Amino acid sequence: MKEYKRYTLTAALPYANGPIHFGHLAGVYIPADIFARYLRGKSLDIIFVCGSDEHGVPITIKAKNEGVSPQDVVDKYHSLNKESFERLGISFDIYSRTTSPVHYETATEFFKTLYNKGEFIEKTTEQYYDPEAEQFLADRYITGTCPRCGNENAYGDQCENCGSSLNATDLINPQSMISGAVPVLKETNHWFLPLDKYEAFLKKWILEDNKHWKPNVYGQCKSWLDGGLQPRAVSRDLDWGIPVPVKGAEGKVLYVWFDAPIGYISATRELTPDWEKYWKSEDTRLIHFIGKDNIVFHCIVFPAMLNAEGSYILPENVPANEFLNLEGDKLSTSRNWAVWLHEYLDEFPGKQDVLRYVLCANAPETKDNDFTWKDFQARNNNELLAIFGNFVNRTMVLTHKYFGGKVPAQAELSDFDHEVLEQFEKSKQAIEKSLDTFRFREALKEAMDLARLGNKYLADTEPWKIFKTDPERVRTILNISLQLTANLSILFDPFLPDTSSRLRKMIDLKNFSWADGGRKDLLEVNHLLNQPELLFERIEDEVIEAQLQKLKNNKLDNENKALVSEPSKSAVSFDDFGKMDIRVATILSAEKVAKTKKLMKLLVDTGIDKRTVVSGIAEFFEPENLVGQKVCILLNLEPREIKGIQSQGMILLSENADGKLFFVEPRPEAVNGSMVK
RNA sequence: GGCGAGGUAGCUCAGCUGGUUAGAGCGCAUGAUUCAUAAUCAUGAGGUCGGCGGUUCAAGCCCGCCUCUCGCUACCA
Repeated sequence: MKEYKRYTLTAALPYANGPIHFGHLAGVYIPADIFARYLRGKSLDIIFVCGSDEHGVPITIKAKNEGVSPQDVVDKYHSLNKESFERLGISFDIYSRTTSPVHYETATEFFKTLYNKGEFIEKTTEQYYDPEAEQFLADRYITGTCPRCGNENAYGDQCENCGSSLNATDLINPQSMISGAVPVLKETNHWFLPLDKYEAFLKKWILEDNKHWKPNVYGQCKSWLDGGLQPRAVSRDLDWGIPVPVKGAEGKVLYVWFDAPIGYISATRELTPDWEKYWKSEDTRLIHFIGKDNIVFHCIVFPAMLNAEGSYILPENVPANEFLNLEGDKLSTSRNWAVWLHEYLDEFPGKQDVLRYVLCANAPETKDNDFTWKDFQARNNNELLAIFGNFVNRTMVLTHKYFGGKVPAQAELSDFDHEVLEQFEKSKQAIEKSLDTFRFREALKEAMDLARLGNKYLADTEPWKIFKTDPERVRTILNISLQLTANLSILFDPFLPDTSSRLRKMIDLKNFSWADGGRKDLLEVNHLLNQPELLFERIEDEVIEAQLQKLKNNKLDNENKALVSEPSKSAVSFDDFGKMDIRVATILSAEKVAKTKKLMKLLVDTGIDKRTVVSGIAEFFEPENLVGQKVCILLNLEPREIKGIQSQGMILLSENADGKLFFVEPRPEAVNGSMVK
């Protein structure tokens, strides 16, 4: 590999509309921090930057819902998350935020550079505008009736009832959420980054020059590149964000995806006046730690921006992780199905390293993984405590018991002694090899295996049995056990910084660095050890039960919420109702529409004719079970072509909270063609 | 449906460019041990490597088809 003089590590900027949960940690912050600590331990020139991502529409909506200002929202979560990271021992050199003045300056300059180079294209489009509030409306700020399912409380970007994604202009009876006014379409112009223009460059850079990226990252990029890239708007009509620094762009701000990654650069500027060498020097290795949801931004969009700007380096690697599930279910902030970091830190004081250990050992490096509290307990009790903590304690207790806490001298060494001593360096190298390739789970296991060897060493040499007959031998054994202990305090340091530091205090080891790992003489003869204390404590079943109960309660709350029915729609006249021609009909034949997941092509006998209807029911019904099914059909709905098939009418179905569909089924005696009224 | 990633012991995962009886940790069983937070150490049971077919002297690994999970995407009158 190329020789690098310095490292710039970034961890995804957490969005400041909520707290950090375990998924963020396992996927991004714990691996990033381990890597940062490891490199620092090697005395390399590194910076590790992060910060809060504080712009964008979701924050303005949250603020509105809570009756506070967007600044209040981001202030709250910025300080909560900053503090949580610190308590967990995430060693950012700086944790900044995208509302900082430096960031405004950086992002503005960045935009201006691209603007002046003519890298943007300008387009005029029609968007909804609230005449009362005198502002353009983000899609999320518009409600109306969903054209698909008739839900009256659909948002401009998505209907939460039927799950379909919408354009605000699709909504029937649109309404501004700000003033309640009926929005009007108004022309507005925006700047776009023509990603398609950088396609050739990106293809070469990723597909040819970066074959070493992780398969999930590489594959995802390939998929996007093969699909073709589209110009992406870099500005929005919004009052929360960084103003577009162009004349005549009043009321427009930089789109959050554009300003957020620049936050890495701003954070670096804030950190050091020497920031440029970390971003513009070819001998700097830039690494982005992110989750898989962020791959496209960090591998395609941001590099395109950096490339267009011209003076920046590109990431050398983007070791994105997959997702962490919780007790078998996907994490969900809105459903409150998550374990929140700040709550964990409060409920498990002093156990930040346990969390670091468990989430690293079970990190979703190659595929989605599951976090369970039972596994958390098992890893604490059977690995941290039983293997690591126990070995250290045995060694310490024996040394105090036999030699008053002073490091005894080695005498003649057996083959096994040599073997154990040699293993120090081997373990260190194995850990390095794994960390260098972002295999954090494997690296951690290597470290734990050294503690394992320690236990085996004691079990095989049995110093407690031979102390009376052969104290010389016991001196050797404990000296080696102590050297091993000292190595553990160094090799575990990137993973478990708090534990390692407590361990070093216990054995009074100072002035160490990663380079000292592997040494066989870390503790001098007669060096006085402090009193042993336990590194880990057992986690009892009750504690785990309590956590599971807490999750169960969350789930129950959610289910109760889901049972709430939609409020009734506004009144319609009898005439309006009478316009609808709903009839009894029978399905004559059914087949799945090729190349779709949900669509079923139905031939129905309506009593007056036989017609074709396309319906989105294929996920719930088998074609053979549909023949003979009596249904209600809306006959006079305007025909529409779907996947090349003319659909003439709509079958009426009811939908449960979980999305399951049921036919509105007439009695068997009802004949085809009879009116439903 | 398209694209991407995955499907290996009860659980969580390794298996690099195809090469002898497929590995680890946890869990389980048996034995040893008592310095240690009922911790440790040894041994063992347990796998048609998602399914079928193909290439090859040889396939968990390569190719084709199918199937399941996750993500992106299309479709929902």
